[in-house]
Amino acid sequence: MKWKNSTVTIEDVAREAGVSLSTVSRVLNNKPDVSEATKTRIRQVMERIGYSGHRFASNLAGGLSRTIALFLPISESGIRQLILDFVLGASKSAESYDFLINLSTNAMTEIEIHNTIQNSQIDGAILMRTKISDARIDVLQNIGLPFVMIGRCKDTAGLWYVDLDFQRSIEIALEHFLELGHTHIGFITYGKGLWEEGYTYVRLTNGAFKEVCKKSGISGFMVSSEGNAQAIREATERILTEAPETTAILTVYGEFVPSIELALMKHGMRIPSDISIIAITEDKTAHQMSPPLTSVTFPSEKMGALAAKILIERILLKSAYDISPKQVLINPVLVNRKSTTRLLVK
Amino acid sequence: MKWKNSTVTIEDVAREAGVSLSTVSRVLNNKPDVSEATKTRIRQVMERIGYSGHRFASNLAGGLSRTIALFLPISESGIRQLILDFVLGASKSAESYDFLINLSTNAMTEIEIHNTIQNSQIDGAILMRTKISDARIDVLQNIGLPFVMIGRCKDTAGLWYVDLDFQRSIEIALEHFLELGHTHIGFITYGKGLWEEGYTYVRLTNGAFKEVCKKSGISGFMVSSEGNAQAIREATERILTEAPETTAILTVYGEFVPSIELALMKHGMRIPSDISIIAITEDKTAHQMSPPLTSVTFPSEKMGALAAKILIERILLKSAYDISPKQVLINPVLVNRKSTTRLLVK
DNA sequence: TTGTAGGCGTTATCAG
DNA sequence: CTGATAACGCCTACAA
Repeated sequence: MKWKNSTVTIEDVAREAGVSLSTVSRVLNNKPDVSEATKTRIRQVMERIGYSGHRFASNLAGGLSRTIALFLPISESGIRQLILDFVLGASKSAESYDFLINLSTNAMTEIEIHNTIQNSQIDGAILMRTKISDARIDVLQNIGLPFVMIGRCKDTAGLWYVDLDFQRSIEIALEHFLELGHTHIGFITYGKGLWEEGYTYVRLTNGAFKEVCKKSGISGFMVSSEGNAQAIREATERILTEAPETTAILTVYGEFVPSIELALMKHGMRIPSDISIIAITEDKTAHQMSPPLTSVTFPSEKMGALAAKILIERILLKSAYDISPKQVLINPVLVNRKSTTRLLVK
Repeated sequence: MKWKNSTVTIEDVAREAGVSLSTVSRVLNNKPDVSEATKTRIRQVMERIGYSGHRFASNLAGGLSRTIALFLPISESGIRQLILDFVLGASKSAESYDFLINLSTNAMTEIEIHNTIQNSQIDGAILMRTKISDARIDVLQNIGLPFVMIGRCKDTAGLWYVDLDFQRSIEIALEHFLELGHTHIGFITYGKGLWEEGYTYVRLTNGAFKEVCKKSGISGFMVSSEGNAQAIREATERILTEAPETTAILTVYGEFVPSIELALMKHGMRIPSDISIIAITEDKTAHQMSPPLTSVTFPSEKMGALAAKILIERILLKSAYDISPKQVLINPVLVNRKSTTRLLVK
């Protein structure tokens, strides 16, 4: 198949439809004051001659660039699986609005962010890996660029975000354990150490765990681990040796489980007969484990998609500055599968 | 800190430096015919008043958009870890050239690709998840957009790519096993079944495995698996039950190993005392396993970066059409760690 | 309801 | 070596 090399412009559309440029532009931007008749006629022409717009020109002339930035700081640690889920979700969603995604992975000093925005011509941004106190937020607010966070910072007043209700996640997981009779519970959380609370969810999960344990008389043992196989095994080992009465383990990522299980097997322990496990993870992942994991839902791809969706819809509603911030806290649900069981009285 | 809201344009630079727009534009684009003196003066002014360019305007006027597309078709299967490595590598590299990355994850019919390119204003593209016969390639060639593949299609004449030399990877892995005395070798490869050879690397690895086995008198047992924990365990089970003499396993991804190990432990087998393992994987991953994996290097992040690098350098060299295609085949290296050992004669 | 003119920030083509 | 000037494709007043 051979493609015409020349771009189809609104001028072509206008000529073909027998109207002026501005009229075409109006229907393009859904402005009022265009008769239904011409509107449909123009749309048909666009369809026929294959008009597909030029976002750069549009943006130059004062319109939208239909492009959002995805700020994704790289770091060695970080759960790759989860990150890709967010990215793919956001990308898919953006495409459905005919928006483009600009991936930005640099370290980003304030000035760099400013320049990026200035010369990237973006309409908004998604912040990934949001930290409790995140320098990017001030900058974005100063510039006045609409943005939504995946995750949360400390003071979210006036900010937009999509996040999982991590406190609730911990609560329902522990409630489930309690119902099954487990009172000695290990918790493998994320981080280089328990003091590493740069991420809000780490602080929230750790805090919630401690709190629920205290309130419910659970004997909890918490250990931090990075995302690699070796670290997870060591974390599990620590639970087994330092809190040998443990009968249930809660962990923040389904992907950790094979490594956890490995450490357990070394001690001759099976899931769930000897030890029960709950993971906070994507259903898909939980489902594909063996045994299938009892899990608290963490719909990461959907969350990425949602972040893009609310951002773009905000951008599209240009009368924007009195929009109240949309803060989406995903309500976690426990799905009972095969990795947990009632504690047998010995 | 407060930022000026107005954009700094080349006009500002020109006025400030006491020259015309065109002169500024010339130094911006490294054109000849500008005296060293004015060149440095202009550069200083740009630095001082914080000029950072407007890629959209530049592109409109006939310059580069300094943006490349990253075509990443989503599918349920596919090793997320690996994919993110490619993406991050490419992104990092692009940023070092002041290029932007546009993520494109839709399914992409020919027309969609064409439209995407037309209205995205990109200078080039990286193709991820390249298939043996990949519809995107024809389209891109027709349009005349420079692109480089990560992976390979069938007929690579005239095409640019970055790929691992998978045949060699298999060879050196099996050679290593042979040296250690292993002659009954299992191979866990990727795919829904052995007939699923849509990806070149699957065909290459599977083919190479068969060939080397035949030539070297290895008794090989090959089994395909998708990337999830459950599937990998089942694949391992099959090897253990259907080819119980197996003393060594070769697999294409380090991330598979915890699940493989789990299946082995169920049969009371340890790595490496009972069974040796080699994975084709990123050094980092191999290093973080327990025991650290003997691996064939698969520098995925570096490959993504390299793809972006050669693409962008090609774009920057505008006298481009007599450039001979750059085809990079990464030479795999075996790194001996702790997951392989000499076969003891019983 | 529709058309006209000016401009967005940059590059390319000409003249000087 | 340097400076005007006309595009690039689109949007937004303002005019009709």
